[in-house]
Amino acid sequence: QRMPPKKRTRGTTAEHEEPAAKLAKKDDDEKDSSGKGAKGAPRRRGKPEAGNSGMQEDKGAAAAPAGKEVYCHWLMKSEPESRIEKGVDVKFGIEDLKALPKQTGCWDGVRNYQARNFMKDMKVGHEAFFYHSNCKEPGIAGLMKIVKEAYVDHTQFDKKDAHYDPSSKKDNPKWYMVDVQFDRMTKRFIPLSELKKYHQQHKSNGGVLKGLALFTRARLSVQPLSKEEFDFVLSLEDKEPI
DNA sequence: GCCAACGTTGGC
DNA sequence: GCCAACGTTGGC
Repeated sequence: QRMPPKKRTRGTTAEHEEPAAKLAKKDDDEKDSSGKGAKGAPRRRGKPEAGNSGMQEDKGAAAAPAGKEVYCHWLMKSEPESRIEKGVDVKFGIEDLKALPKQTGCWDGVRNYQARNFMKDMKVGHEAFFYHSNCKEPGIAGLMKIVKEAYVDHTQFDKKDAHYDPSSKKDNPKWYMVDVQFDRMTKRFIPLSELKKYHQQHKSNGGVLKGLALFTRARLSVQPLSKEEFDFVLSLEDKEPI
């Protein structure tokens, strides 16, 4: 089941705000409600999902409205080891995704506005790293693809769910999820410790990973990578571990 | 299991 | 709107 719970917020909200990708900025967003609001939990989980397959596409969207950057690469965290939260085991590792029908699941349980907004920016076909967190060996285990764009996370209305959010109303849902499909394992597990070494190094020499969100926004469970960051990280699978 | 970092809550 | 207290994330 799921993961982090947390919840509570205040009331209402406005809604969907936009997706946004902000990035460099930080903040997040949401305008939701009144001011405060968000909760915080991130993470995810997955499960089969029913529908799907969607394909929506974006249309021209792309045009970058000046100002906001558009990302096509992501890193999503999930816990591969059992941990009971509100009576439910939140374990969901890459092997669990792989075991689902069509190797596809919904990334529910995200209860952080910024992470949610990043999910709303995701388009079908985008690639994401499956990151194992809060476990013996944290790091990137594999790759997955976005196969369905953001839609209402039903677990926010489920009292039995670890991420139930009593403040969210059916007619104005706060939380969204995407469907992801297992793509492949990385050729080798890329440990956080190794990424950290590159990050340190790059902070000194201006390398690609100097601003990697994994280190600059450590608690964000859904985070964007630039194409350069994504390619660099992926290239590590063909190199010797440092 | 500890605990630093940081996001959220809620009084004022 | 500020900010102290509190709760969560997630590495170690």
